Amino acid sequence: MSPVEPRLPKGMRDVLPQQMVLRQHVLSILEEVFAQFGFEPLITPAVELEEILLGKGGSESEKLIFNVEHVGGKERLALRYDLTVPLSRVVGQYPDLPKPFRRYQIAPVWRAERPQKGRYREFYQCDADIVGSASMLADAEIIAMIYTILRRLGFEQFVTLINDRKLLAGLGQYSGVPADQVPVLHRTIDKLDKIGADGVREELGKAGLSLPSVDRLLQMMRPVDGAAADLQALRQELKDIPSAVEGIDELSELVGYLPALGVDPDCYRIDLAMVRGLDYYTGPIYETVVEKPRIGSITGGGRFDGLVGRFSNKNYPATGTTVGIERILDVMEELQMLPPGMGQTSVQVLVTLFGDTLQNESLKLLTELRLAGLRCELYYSPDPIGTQIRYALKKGIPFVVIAGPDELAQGKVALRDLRTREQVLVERKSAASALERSLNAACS
RNA sequence: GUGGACGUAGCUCAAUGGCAGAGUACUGGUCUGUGGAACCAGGUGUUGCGGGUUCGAAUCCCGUCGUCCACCCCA
Repeated sequence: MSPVEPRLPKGMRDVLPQQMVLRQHVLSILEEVFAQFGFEPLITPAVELEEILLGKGGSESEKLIFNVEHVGGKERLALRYDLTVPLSRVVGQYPDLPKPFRRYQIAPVWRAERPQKGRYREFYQCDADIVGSASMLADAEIIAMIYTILRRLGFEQFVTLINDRKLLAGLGQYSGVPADQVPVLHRTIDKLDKIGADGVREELGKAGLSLPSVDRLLQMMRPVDGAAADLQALRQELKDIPSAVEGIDELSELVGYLPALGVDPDCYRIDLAMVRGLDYYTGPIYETVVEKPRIGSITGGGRFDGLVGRFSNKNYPATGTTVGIERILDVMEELQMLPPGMGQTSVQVLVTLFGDTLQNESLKLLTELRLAGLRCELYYSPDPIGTQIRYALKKGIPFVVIAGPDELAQGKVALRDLRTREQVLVERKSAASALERSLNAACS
C-alpha cells in the first residue's frame, strides 16, 4: 500500500522546531509588553456561530470566511477571521466586565484568501484593545505600546502613521465628492505613496472628480509632523467642516500625549493619506510601516466606536491594534535580527553516552542538570564521541557534557562549548552551575 | 475574484525534440575519546497530473492541480 502523500491545504503551513525558536521569542516579548501595559489575556473559540461573524466589514470580508461542517450539525458554524468581532461578542455577552476592558489575544485566524508572500490562510493575530473608553489617552497608549513592542524586538527604522476617520470624512466633504463616492476617494489616496500624486490625480479624474478639488486635496496630503502649528494651519484651512475639525482636535490631543509616554518623535507621523481598508473605524487610525525593506504594514488598528453595538443595547467606544506577527517574523528573518545567542534549537546541553556500565552515570547527570533547570537531551547509543559531537553540531546544541570513563574516574566531567571549541574539566557536582554560567555568558 | 512566471531526486538546480544528470541530504556497513568526517555499498526519478502533436516529448500545444509574484483586499 502506498503511503498517503503528505501535503498541506492551500495557504497553510507547518512551523518547524527550528523556526519556533524565533517565533516563541517574539511571542514572549509581545505578551510581556501587553501585560506591562495592563492588558489581560483572553481566549475565545476558533469556531463561532456564523451569524456572529457575518454582517461586518461589508460582503468583501464575508467571502473569505471558512465554514465549518460536521455530520448532523444543526448550527451554522464558521472559523473566525479576526479577533475583533469575537471581542465585541464577549463584551456584549458579559456586560459586567469592568470598563475599560483591556484584553490581548494571540490566536490563529482563518481567511480563504489567495495566498501570497506574508499572507496565509491561517495566521496568528496579536490584538490588544481597550473597550469602554472614548479617551484619546487610550489611543495614545496603544501607539506607545506598539512603539515599545517594536523597540523591544530590535526594530529601529519604523514609523507609525496616524490619521483620523473623521478628518478623512471631512476631506471628502471638502473635495466636494458625493457621499457614495467617498470610499473610492479614500481608497485612491491610500495609494498615494505607491502610485504618486500624478497617479492619484489620474485615477480620481477618471472617477469623475474635478481636477482643482483633487489638487487642493493633494496639496493637503503633505506630511504633517504633528507640531501644533502644523495642525493649527490645517484646522484653519478646514474650519468650515465640523467633522474635519473634530478629527484634527482628536489627533492633536492624541499626539500631545506621546512625548510623555516616551515615544520617539521619529517613530510616528500624521499622514493624511493613510486610510486603512476596514470601514468600521470611526476615529484615529494607525498603521506601522517598516522602512528598510518595504514590506508594508506590520501593525494596524484604530478606534471602532460602533462595533460592540452589534452585540449589545449599549454601545461601547473602543480602540486597539493588531500586531502582524507573521510579517514581523518575515522582516526579522530578512534583516537577520536574531538576538545574540539564539540558535536553531532550544536545547542547551547534550549529555553523552558511553558503554553500558556508564549509562546510569549519564542518566543521573542528566537528571541533575534538568533539576537545575537546564534543557537537556541524552544521546541514546554509545557511539564514538566524535559522532555524538557531530550530532550536537548538526542540531545546533551549544554544549556537550562528556561523561566518559576517564572523566568519571576522577569524579569529573568535561564541558565542551561547541561554539568556541573550548573544553573544561569540572567537578561532576558543579557541572550544572558551570554550565549555567557559560550559557548566561554566551547569551549576554 | 483578475493577470503573469514556474513545476525534474527529500532539498538546491543542470540537461534548448534524440539514452536522466551534479551538489547536498538520506539508508546500510567499517571506525570505542573530540568538529558539521572519510571510505565502501546503495533508493536517489511515473520529469506534478491528464490529454494532444511527433518515428521519438522533461523540452512544443491544450487542460488540470500546485507553488510563487502582481492586482483587489489585508496581517
